[in-house]
Amino acid sequence: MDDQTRMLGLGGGLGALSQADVGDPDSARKQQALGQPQQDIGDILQQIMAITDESLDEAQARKHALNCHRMKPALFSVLCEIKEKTVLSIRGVQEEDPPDPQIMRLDNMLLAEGVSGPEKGGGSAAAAAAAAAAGGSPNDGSIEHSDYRAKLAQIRQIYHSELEKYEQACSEFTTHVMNLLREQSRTRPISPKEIERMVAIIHRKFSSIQMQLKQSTCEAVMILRSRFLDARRKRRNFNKQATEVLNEYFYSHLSNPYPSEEAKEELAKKCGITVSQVSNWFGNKRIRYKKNIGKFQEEANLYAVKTAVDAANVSAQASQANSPATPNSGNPDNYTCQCR
DNA sequence: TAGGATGATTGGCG
DNA sequence: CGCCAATCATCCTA
Repeated sequence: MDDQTRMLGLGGGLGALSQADVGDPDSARKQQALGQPQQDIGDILQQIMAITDESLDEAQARKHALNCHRMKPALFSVLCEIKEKTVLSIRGVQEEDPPDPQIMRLDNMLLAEGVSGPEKGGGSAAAAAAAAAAGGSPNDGSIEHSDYRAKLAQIRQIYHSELEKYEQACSEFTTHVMNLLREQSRTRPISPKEIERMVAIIHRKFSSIQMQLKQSTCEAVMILRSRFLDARRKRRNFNKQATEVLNEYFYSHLSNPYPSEEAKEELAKKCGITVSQVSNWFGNKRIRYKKNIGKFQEEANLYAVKTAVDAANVSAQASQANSPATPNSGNPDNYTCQCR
């Protein structure tokens, strides 16, 4: 009860005000009623009810008068008593509920997709991973990647602006209600705890709206992602030069067609593809070669000649004066023996 | 347009 | 984690 009295600023002085100060047109009647508490309270209540029929100015004046009425503390304590009884029954019903698992899930999802949380240098991990795997030609991959990023950024922006709007509306509404309650606490008993509870109720309401926003944002990201992932499967054959480079390496290392990480990087650079694409290519090539060596015989011979000629050219350039190099001399992995 | 070629994905294994 | 094997999805050509 202490805080209520504090809130009211009732530090005395109510009794010091005369009816004349109040400027009440019914003062004469009330004057008669002084000393009769029951009638006084009835009077006050009547005046409270009458406030709704009055103009704003009149109502303000009446409110002030009521606040200063000498019977105010008595009425207030009665209200407090009534409230105490009713509030007790309410208490315990509204427990502090744990954080909503649904909203937590959505939060995690948005965070993982890079929609919420700190802006990562140009997009989500998902985008980066998808871009790395985005195959075909590197050009198309980058276009899809930037497309994805742009769309994700758009979603992100909308999400944040909407979230901001909600938060602003929530805080505005909360402040408004708090002010209203504080104002009302002058005439009826409202504890800070109750204000807190009211604020919590408002926040719960707003968080349910926020959940809807998060849900629809998640849906948007999922749709975008599925579209992007579908597009990822749209492959393009590597260009001729890239295939040639890969085949050259493959057939010149036929006894051990497993390029090291460095070799893969080198090949990727040469072909303008990613390292994982190089790995895919070698994986596919090894298995398909093994399955049907006969079918690849011609191709193998072709690249054998090619590498032999290249090697010959290199050695000829290196030492023109020396004896000419024999075919395949520069190639430690002579595939021809493998193919028979 | 059918069917082969080819790049990517997936699940299992060591 | 890298690789294999099977499979998918798309491209390409006759």
